[in-house]
Amino acid sequence: MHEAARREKLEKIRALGIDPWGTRFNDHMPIGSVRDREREIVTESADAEGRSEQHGPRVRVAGRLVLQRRKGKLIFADLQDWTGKIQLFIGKNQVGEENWELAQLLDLSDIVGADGELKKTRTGELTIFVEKLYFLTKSLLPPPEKHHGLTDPELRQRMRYLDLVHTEGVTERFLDRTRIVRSIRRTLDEQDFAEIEGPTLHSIAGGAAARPFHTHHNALDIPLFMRIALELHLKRLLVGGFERVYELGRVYRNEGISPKHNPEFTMLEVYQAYGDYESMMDLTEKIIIDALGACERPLRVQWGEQEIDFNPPFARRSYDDLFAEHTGIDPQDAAAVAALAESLGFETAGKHQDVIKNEVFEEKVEDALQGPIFVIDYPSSICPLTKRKANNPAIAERFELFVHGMEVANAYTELNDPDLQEELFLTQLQGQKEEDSMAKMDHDFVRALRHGMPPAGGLGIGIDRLVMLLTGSASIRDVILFPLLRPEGEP
RNA sequence: GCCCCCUUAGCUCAAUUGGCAGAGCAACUGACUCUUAAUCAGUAGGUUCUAGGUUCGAGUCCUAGAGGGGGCACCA
Repeated sequence: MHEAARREKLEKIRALGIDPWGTRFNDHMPIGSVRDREREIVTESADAEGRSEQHGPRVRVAGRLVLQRRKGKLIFADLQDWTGKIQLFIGKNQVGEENWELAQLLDLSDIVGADGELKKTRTGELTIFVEKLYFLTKSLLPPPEKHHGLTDPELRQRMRYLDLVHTEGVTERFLDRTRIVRSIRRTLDEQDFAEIEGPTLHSIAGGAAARPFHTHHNALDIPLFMRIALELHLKRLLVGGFERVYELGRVYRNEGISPKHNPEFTMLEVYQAYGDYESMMDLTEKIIIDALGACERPLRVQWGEQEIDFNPPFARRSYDDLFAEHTGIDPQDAAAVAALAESLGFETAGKHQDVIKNEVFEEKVEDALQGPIFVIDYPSSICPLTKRKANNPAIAERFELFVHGMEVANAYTELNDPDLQEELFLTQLQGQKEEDSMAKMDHDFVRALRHGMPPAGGLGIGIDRLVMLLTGSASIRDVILFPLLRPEGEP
């Protein structure tokens, strides 16, 4: 029935000869910029009656009506665009009959444009004193409650459009995401990395340990997988002579949903020929620091109760040192590690000792890493795509960046020995199903390595998690505009 | 997939031990030319998530289901 009243007004707007769905509207200024022009308002000296006269710049704005205070022959309305809000003053005697008639048909959430003079009211509120109103779009449904807004998390995610309009800070948070992504591209582009677009439909879903989404191509009648990582195609490009290359794009993993996981998310992967994991650590720091700068945030970020200090260089600690420190057990003592794993309730039978060790690491160490901290030098048997240390093949040249217990980046010196790579693809990690292993045989990838891939460093960053950290968001759903939800039932 | 919690008007929320389903905002009618969540007077607004069950009587208790949140599991 709310809609019926709005539809009646829509017809009355038509009757005035105005299209209720609006037209092109030129030359309006962002409301944020209009607010910056406050200082152009000049107050003339007081007249004989002791009243002073204001003159301000003439401005044109457009946006959504989010609040209305009608007071007889006066209307105060708050107009909002994506840069902010400003008050409109519409006075019957000031705007004339036609504008006033139109103003009687305005509902909350309608989209309008206005020309007027920027001045201040008696109470000092920066206000556009409207001279001409433009009706741009009717809203047929009522907005959420004006004070509380939308608070139901389900409604906020399902109707993100309303969340953006009515929840404080949401638009700004997503604009920060845009700024972060733009900054990452700029940082890489400035260092002559080439952005490419790899395939998202893979016949072998490799490059990570994750369950893929299955799909099918009709004309070829073949099964396909949505990609779970960007890695293997980017490394093919290293073979092809792309010396600095990256992709920033969506990957899909058929796994559970949590405050840190969405089934589709955005990954950055960067590969640099003739680099190694040390060069990737420097690059990771620069990407993060530049991104914070792009959002005009300090290097110390508030995250919940805690503060994260992104001042470089980030701490760098070896996997084994951290393991010993947080468990009190010698990481080389396989029996003691296995005993600890058993006591934590992990199945150890038939598993490689490094797999067992890593389960303990994930349980006892990762959550405790407030960071930012680079964990370096992983056991090589859990790193099938990583180059081993020259003087110690049991250790892989890999790091993961942890912040607030969350893995944000993962990088390594890339394995480019085709024979070792093929062997690692063939010898599945003990105790792991093929589906769960990173080592999925990809003959074409091995063939590419045989043609010669230069030594290289490679880096992956989970963009959604990075945005969470940089914007102080507790859930990944706060930084993904349209997170996966079950379909809405028939109303 | 498992466990716990939530679902009442468009929105935000009440409803005692099982006893007439309510308020604020939004809407509608009216008053008001400097308001600030404007104010004041009045009107209207309900499949209490769905389907069963217990009961003289269910928003409330029981069973099943749906959607959401949190946790666990899964998970570079």
